[in-house]
Amino acid sequence: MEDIAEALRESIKRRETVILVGECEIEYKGRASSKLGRGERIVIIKRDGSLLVHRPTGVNPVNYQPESSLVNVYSEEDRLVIRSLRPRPGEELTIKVYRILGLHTYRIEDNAQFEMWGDEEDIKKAIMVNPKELLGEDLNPLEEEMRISTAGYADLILVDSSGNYVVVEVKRETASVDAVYQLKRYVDRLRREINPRVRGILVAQGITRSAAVALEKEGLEFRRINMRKVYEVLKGGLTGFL
Amino acid sequence: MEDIAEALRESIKRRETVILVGECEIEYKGRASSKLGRGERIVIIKRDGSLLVHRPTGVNPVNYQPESSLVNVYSEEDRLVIRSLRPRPGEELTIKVYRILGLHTYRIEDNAQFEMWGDEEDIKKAIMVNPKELLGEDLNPLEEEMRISTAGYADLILVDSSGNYVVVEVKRETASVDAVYQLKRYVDRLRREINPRVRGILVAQGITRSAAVALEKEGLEFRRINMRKVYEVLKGGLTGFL
DNA sequence: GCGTGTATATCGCCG
DNA sequence: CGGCGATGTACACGC
Repeated sequence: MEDIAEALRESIKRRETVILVGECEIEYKGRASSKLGRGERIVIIKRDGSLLVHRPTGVNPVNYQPESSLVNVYSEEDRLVIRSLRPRPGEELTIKVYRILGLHTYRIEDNAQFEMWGDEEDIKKAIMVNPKELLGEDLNPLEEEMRISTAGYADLILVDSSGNYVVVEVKRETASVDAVYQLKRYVDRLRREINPRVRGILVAQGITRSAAVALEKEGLEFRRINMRKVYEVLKGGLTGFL
Repeated sequence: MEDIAEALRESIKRRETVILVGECEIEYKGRASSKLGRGERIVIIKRDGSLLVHRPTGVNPVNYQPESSLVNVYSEEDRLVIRSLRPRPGEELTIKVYRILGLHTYRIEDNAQFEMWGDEEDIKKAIMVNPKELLGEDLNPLEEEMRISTAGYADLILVDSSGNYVVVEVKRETASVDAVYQLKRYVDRLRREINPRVRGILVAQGITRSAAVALEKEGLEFRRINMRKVYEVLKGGLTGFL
């Protein structure tokens, strides 16, 4: 095993991507603790120190360490030991490898940019560009991510045609009861500290039953968002400015 | 490429774990949309249909599909196409592979049980077993996960020596302002609907500055939890951790 | 299946 | 670095 340990150390030093498949036992100690008995898994060590252990099923790793962890490899009584230390918070992952089924190292390059569309940020942008189209009402955009003293941060602040402040809380998919009370917190605080004329609108693609009940009781409003309109407004908004 | 596509289809049919390293281009359409240009990545396909695409750095996959997705492989103009379809919500991931650096398939077995200690559930259990030791006060455990009409679910309900209901909200690490208002919601509702004699205690390893301010203002209490004490109280059912 | 809440969540932003 | 909120969150559990 020592020759394999040495080869692994070399690969890691050269900042290669290491893929090891084998029978192992795993222990984790840190913010929590975990133990996993013997079984066959895939271990991936990346050049930034991130480490993943994958079982034969499931999209999530059973154990892991994030980037900037320091990995150490050595042999011990006919087994290979991989130990990863994360400095802060202090966390330690130990993998004891009893049998190696495969060991692959790669020098891979990937400089492409990852582009995503359709997140909450896009919904907020579209509302601020064209409130009438997205919320069906003429509103004047005022501010984004406004700090409401100790209550948190309101997504959007606008002003309606009667001069009321309108606090908008955006959720990408289904708004839950939590979102209602988050919005209520901002509305209450603004009414008390700035101006009693404040409305609250929850914007999402859907709303749960209990959230709808709570919203009604608290005198807040809901607007269903149409992702196609978000897309069209952002596309049109770009060409409109150019 | 067609021979490789055929080999891959065979591996997937045999429910093997597939690890492919190569230069590819990725597109995702579903709840949101994403695009990733050419670059070298690791693609893992598991027997339950879960699929991962990892870049050379970072602990999280750049693209993925969870279990129960259906994967399809075919060749097209000298390139390999891997397409994964997730039925609900309807999501589609397409990987166009232009150059294969490595292709490894494994039949791995892993039946070990994963045991973890130190999550929020453990803190709650310890409090209910020995409130005096964990919270420094004689309390009588009453209920867990109690539904508070439409407000949500209170973690723990106990009764103090004066007969007051005590609502306990537990956070594993640092309690934020959100946790304070969550607790307040339960306390307010219980006072209004059941009995005005209700206290609220927030339990965590720490609390943020603004959460402490909000807590004070709302007349709620904070108790710092000691994970070592949690362990001591539960130790009967735990061996080998810590 | 929907609703609710946790996670070694991780990640990104901002002060 | 702490604090706060989003995530294609995933995942488990309850109804």
